[in-house]
Amino acid sequence: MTATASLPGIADPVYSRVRERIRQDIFSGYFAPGARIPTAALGARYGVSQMPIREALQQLQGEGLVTIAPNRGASVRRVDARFISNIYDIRAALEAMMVSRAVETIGDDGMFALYAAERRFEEAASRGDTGAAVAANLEFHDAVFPLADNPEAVDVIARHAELLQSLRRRFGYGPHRMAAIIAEHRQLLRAFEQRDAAAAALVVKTHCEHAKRDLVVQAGFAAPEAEKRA
Amino acid sequence: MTATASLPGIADPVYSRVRERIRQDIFSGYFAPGARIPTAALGARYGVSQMPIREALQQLQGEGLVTIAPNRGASVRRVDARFISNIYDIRAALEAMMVSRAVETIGDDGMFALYAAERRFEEAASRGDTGAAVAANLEFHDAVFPLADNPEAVDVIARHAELLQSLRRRFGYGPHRMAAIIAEHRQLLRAFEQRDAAAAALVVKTHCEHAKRDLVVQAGFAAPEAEKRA
DNA sequence: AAGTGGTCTAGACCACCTT
DNA sequence: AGGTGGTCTAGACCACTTA
Repeated sequence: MTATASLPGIADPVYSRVRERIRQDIFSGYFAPGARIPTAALGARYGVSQMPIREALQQLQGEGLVTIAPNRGASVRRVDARFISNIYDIRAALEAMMVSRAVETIGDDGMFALYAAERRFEEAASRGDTGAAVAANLEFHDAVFPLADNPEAVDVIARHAELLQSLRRRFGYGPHRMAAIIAEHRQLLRAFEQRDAAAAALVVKTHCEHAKRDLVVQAGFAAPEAEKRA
Repeated sequence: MTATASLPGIADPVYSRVRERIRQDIFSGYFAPGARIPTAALGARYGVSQMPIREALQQLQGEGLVTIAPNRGASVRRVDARFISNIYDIRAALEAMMVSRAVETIGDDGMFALYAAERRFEEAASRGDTGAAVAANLEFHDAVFPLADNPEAVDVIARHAELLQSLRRRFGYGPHRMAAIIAEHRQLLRAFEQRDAAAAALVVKTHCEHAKRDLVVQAGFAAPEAEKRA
């Protein structure tokens, strides 16, 4: 028996570690959206050959994080208001579907996890700790989605949400968004308590719609004129 | 200017052509679901080195067609009843979302394309030509989805639908399915005529639900006991 | 007309499975 | 222990873009 731990990630193939490294470099802003990702430079930066880097990039293309053009290589996926809108529309549709299922299958332990995540989110929000709030928000969602028993849908959301999360980390939430999120989460909790699948689905859809608008504004793709348009 | 045609696919890189070749070999049944895909054998079969094959496989993994395990290589994605169900649930959610949009944006030309595709589908169905029916069915969907102006959602559906299409080609439709599809399509056309987004969304959801059940039965994952269960 | 950078090949390395 | 097959490296090739 070897001494290598069973922990994943430390003994993974090079292309796998490189993939995570590139992902990190994209999220940290080292590679900005739209920027080329030259394999030779990455080979020097990471200390490996070009082929595992190419493989990592192919995988990241599958996740939608980068785009690859024949004979022109990889670039970080460009994000604009339309892309953000489309991704949030996908999330709204899938999360509504999953929440409807989760309402019917959730048990006491699931409800407990939901309450705990929500409490952590509200604490982070009251401290103004955006990083902790984003984390707790993810935790909240991660407590709901597995209950729908549709890992493929969870995967689709996770892949597309990555770019949005990096934007969220960079730009944060709008001034009134935190309070709105708390209110919307509590609405969702109430729908769960009452086992009201339709209400939960509706809450999630409006939740995503509001999150979309807030992120578009925060990322600077649109003026906040919609706040008081009447 | 070169003499190379602007047609894509003929002058693409090797990994791109290999990717389509593998896709073909999966759909044709040369690689059955769950089967290993050895790179060395493919190198001999396609006459290329192993690396472009690896890249093609990484891309196909991104599409969900194959799975890659570290140090164990690629295998064709295994499909079971639960996977089929999950994919159809994703399709139902996304297609309902997109159809709701399409109802609001469709014009006369779009309606014309819809009628034409439906007519071709019904002709193929009356001839009992399953292959032409599958093609016309795709055509019908392709006439609707672009109207939603959400290429990311179209992409998600297309990627996941590929495996289902191959199953459909292999196993065909159930005895009463053709007539039901025609009825459901006509319901959808009526919803489009009346610009009723909610009705269209509902039709699409039940359409996907029925298609799911039929495919699960046709693929041999479940007995057709649900036909008369009351 | 070089130069840049993506793409491909051949072979060596190494992890895992079989005898 | 040996074999099978996935993984990685170094270098050559070639498409596209600079001047």
